[in-house]
Amino acid sequence: MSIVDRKERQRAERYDLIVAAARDLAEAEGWDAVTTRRLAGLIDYSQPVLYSHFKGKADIMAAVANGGFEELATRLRTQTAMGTPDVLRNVCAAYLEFARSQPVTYEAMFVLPTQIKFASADTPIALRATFAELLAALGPDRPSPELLAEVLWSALHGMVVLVQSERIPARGADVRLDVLVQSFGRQSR
Amino acid sequence: MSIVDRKERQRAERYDLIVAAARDLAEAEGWDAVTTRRLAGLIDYSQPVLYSHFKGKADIMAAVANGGFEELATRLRTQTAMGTPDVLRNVCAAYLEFARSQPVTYEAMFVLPTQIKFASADTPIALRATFAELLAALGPDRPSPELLAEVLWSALHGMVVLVQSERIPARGADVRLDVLVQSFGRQSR
DNA sequence: ACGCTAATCTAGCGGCGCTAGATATTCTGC
DNA sequence: GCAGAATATCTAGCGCCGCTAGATTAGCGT
Repeated sequence: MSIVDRKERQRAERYDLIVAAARDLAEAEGWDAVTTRRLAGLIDYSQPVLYSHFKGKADIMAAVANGGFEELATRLRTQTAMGTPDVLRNVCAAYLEFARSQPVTYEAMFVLPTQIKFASADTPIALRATFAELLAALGPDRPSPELLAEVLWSALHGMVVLVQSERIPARGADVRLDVLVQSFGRQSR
Repeated sequence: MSIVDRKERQRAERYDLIVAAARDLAEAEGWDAVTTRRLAGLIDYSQPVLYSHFKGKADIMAAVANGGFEELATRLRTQTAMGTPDVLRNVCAAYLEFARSQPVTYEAMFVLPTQIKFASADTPIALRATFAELLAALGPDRPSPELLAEVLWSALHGMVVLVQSERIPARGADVRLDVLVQSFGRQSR
């Protein structure tokens, strides 16, 4: 079976190569610059090879997004695991930092049209985990915790995209984070 | 001068016709369906005519967005003008309702790449007005009011786009609004 | 009525996502 | 070792996109 194994391994490597090339090119020049022709050129294969791995360009972007879900969940978990009193602030900061450091991956995850199901039966585990971290960061004994987490997520997401699209100035991002955390923190101060 | 006048008037009418056709087609089938060829067909002119009015497709979308800024500002102003005690909630509700009723106009305004300057010297008046209404709805004597308004806007925007892209369920929108208003309202309750 | 300008159209460029059919490569059985 | 089958890959092309140059038409002033 070792020949078949090797083939499968090589295929998997090429799969990863494509996803990495797509992510890197997107981070460098934006998703519009990621065309199937350029991508094929980067991996030294012809266009149709891409379609033996992926259903289409959207599928490649979804693969990049999935990698992002993993990393984001990990980053957030690191913060909640620390268990410091200002978990909420740290988790929010980690979310914003992820978006800042990998804007186009973030875009693939949360902005561009996607067929990835959210809050559904076949939602990627990492994506569920991300939401769970937000939920946890808000602390126990909250009224309608899911909805609260959704609103928190909305605020974080809004800040990310409005700053990225230069509709809100980048300046003041840290103060906005303070404001947000104050608003969503327990009001028993 | 009346001949020139008539020509200018007809040109202006055709301009409006194009913008309306673009908006209607987008509302019906999404922005991807708005191609210069289809648009030209809808107004019974050939493609190049579009380019005598607009620099390109992005410019047409910007025109649709500008119309949206006017309407949104008007809608929000109506709420603040009423001066009821729960202005904040009403303004937020009006914002969400605008986005719900004209999703693709909203998309052109706040999601798609734009060359419209926000918070700049040549920001459209209606856009400034919109932000001013949010600011006013939060009430006086707030610490860092601009930043607070930016965070509120972020939360509203996040809710809009995450629901529209089906990343957050449409269900519970009203409760989320309650949560948001509670969080951003004066905590002197 | 006619020449000229301005308005409009026809036709086409390069690039896009994607795919059918041809070609090259690798494996299998003798 | 080698023919033929199966698989992997490529070449070439389809229909679409945004956009534009150059030909053509229409309508004005004289």
